[in-house]
Amino acid sequence: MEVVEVFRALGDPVRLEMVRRLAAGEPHTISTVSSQLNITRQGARKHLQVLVDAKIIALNPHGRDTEVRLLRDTLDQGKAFIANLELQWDKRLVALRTFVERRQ
Amino acid sequence: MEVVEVFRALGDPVRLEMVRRLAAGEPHTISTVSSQLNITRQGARKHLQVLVDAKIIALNPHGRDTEVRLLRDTLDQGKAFIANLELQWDKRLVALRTFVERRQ
DNA sequence: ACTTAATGCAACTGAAAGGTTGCATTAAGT
DNA sequence: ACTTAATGCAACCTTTCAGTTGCATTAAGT
Repeated sequence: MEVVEVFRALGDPVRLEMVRRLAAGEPHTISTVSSQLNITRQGARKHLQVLVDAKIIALNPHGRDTEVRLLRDTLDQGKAFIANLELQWDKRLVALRTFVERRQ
Repeated sequence: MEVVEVFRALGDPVRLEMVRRLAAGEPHTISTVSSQLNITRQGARKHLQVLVDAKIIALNPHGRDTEVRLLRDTLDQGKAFIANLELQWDKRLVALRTFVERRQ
């Protein structure tokens, strides 16, 4: 799973709203997700596919309609990626501070 | 600061690599950032502007060259946003579990 | 069986994005 | 003063993207 794809998928207002609503709860199908946003079902479907490709959601067909399920792990890896960036950043600051203190 | 803009800015391989390198350390100017990636300076400059607009970095001119500085807080808010999504998701799962258990 | 609701797939359009080249400007170093 | 390095700004091109319309398919309910 490419973390850049995850961020890319979240970096659209419509898709981010989709994810928000999915996280908020209540079971969703492609139709219910689509009808809540102000776009056509086919338009929403494209957005959902982007989220599927990024592995942020999964689609499970059940007879006539297909369930939209949020994949928590992928979101978590996005979070972890940022946390790791911050960690490196912090380490660098500490190193810099040490360097400055040594020179005093 | 719009979190969707933050994700959008991070959702490009070139920009994500820029952020990675900035987090890794060493002071950077627009030139040094550009020369590390396989694009022209002007191309890189556009990417940097996207990061500036998302408030992920700030540019500080110092005489002839301009320093590229990472803004930790913005990254942190991206992380916090995901954390909040997960929190809601978890709460929903707990509620569902309680519901199921009550019916047994 | 028939109708209706949920979905898939494809083609098209306009706008935005990534990247380039070219030129002007300004600051440093000798 | 002159040269060089770092930058800004604008025009341009190509590709991607968001969104639409249209049509076909399949499953549920009556």
